[in-house]
Amino acid sequence: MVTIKDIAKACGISVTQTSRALNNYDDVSKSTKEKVHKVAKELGYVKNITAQRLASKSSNQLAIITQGLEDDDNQVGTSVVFNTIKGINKFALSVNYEPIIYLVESKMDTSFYDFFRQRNIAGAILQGVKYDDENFQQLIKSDFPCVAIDVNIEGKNKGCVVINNCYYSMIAVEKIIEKGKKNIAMISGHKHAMVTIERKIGYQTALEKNSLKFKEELVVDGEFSYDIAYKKTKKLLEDYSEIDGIFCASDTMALGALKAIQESNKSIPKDISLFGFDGISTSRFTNPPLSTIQQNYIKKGEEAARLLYEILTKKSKERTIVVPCDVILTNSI
Amino acid sequence: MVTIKDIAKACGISVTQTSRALNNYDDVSKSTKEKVHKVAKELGYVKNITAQRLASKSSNQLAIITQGLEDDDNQVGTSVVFNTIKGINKFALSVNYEPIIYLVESKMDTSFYDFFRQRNIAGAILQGVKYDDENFQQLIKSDFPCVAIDVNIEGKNKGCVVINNCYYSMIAVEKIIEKGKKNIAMISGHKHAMVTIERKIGYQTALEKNSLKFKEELVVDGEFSYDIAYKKTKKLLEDYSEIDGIFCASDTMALGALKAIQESNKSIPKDISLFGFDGISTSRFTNPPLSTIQQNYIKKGEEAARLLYEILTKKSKERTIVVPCDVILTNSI
DNA sequence: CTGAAAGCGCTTACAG
DNA sequence: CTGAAAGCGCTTACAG
Repeated sequence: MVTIKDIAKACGISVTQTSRALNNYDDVSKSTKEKVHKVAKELGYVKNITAQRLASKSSNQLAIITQGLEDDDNQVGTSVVFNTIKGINKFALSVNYEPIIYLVESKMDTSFYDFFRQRNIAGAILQGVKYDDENFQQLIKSDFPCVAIDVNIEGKNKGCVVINNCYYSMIAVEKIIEKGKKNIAMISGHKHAMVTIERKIGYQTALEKNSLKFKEELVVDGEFSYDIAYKKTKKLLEDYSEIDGIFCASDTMALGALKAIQESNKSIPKDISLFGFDGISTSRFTNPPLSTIQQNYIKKGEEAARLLYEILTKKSKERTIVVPCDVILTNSI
Repeated sequence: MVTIKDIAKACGISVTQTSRALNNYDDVSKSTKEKVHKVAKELGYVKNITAQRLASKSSNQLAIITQGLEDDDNQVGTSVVFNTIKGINKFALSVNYEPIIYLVESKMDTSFYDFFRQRNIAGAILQGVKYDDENFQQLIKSDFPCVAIDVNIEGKNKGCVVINNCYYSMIAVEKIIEKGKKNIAMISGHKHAMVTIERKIGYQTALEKNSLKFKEELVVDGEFSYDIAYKKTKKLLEDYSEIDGIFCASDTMALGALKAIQESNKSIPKDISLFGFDGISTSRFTNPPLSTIQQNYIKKGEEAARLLYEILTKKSKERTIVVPCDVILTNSI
């Protein structure tokens, strides 16, 4: 392995100057720099980043933690997490940060916090984490720089990127109401999820604004699962024949609802209007395509990375970024 | 930062023994080990993996290179690359290797080979790489341990994980023929892609086996793109009204073909049978759902990681692993 | 079972 | 603009 020492020897200069030249410091003469770069190339030098990291104690590494992958039974929602990652990746590379992606499927034996410190990771972006996870709690109680997606966190060096779930859910339900529907059910997600709570508030608000009665029994928990949403919708349609619209807290669940509706021999949108949330890629290819709230995942990823970068470089304090969504209307309502 | 030195001092022993105790070497007395672990915990010691890597010169890091992400215009195919990554991730973690995921969207300024050496990465798994990419060529000409997915590579420390494209394409086309169709077109992918060539051979073989004439004009290049496949199919249907079946070299393209067929007021499967390839998640939700060759991406990822691991640990020589697919038949044919 | 010492390949005050 | 030297936090022959 060719080291900086070999270059120094070949150039007849010190290791110190060699290091400075390779890193393009400006207190090195032009001639030295040129010589060093030339010799480095000739010798086939490849810098040892591990050594560099240890010596400089600096880190340009940024972790992406992705959890909750097992929730997506039909994997139709992978585009969601993947696009977020792509957005993070894009911004990180543009500022010369190295994104390290961790897909957490089962319990980790090391806590996030220790894991990051072991590797000298500068900051982390968290996606799909369960709010009450102790690992997550330890992290957000620390000073470790973190940006969370879709969950509000506060504290030193913390930031978040969210969407306005209440608002867009309200819009979605109002769009159904505009079609003349009066008995609108909701397939919601895990009870404890922040996102679920907010989307349910939007649903409720829309009903109230339009003088429609909110009925708790018309809201069922589909657990963000295709299969569960399918079963729950089927039951719902059997029990309450008056239902003429369904708002789902995710597209994945809307796909399950779609199947249930079709099997009940009801037609969309005549008998039942169906509205999803998220804008996963599959939603454009169903029959009919789904009306949905299209999230801009790449943008969310980019914003998360930008915010983390700003926190790390002290360009900005911790804050919350709200990314807008698009309302997609199809003949599913 | 608490270091090994602090622990040594607190325990009244040498740094050497402390290191050995922390790593559970067996030439350390039980009492020393216990003491060291206890003190480490008390002091809140977190090992510095960067230092460990530099000192030991060993690496348990395995790179996952994913290219070609920009090909998927509707992102319906993200489940493909993501599931492969999940499979790799799963196996790697099970043998205590750390998978480092690199999403390559644009040109990298460093070659793969140098990039890996800079970071002391043990081996790499390549997915979606273009065979004629010079970066890729440099890598496979080196001794660097690599496993490629969907492309055959040979050489020292090389391996690959593939599927039998010819065979399954032949099966697909024969299934269409069994339905009595006689004028079967093909939407193929990039001309130079290995996968395209093999799938086309399968198509051709099926025709010949069934005494149907192969017509070059019925094979068009959809470039693995939804939009292009849509346009090409539309044109194809206008130009050759006799077409009664279409085999697509990918599901993403089949989705485009589906749209074109529907817009031509032809019915599936009566007028035209449609068969895809890959088994992306969206294909189950179209109307009708797509007949397709379902790849097991998670399995491919796992096998790739296992093979790389075996090459790295000298448990196995370089070789090719063929992963089977499932034939999914729906009323699209 | 234990420890002193060299070393991994860099960076960075410090002094000139 | 340059260099000698200490140091980053570990590991590992080697000698006992």
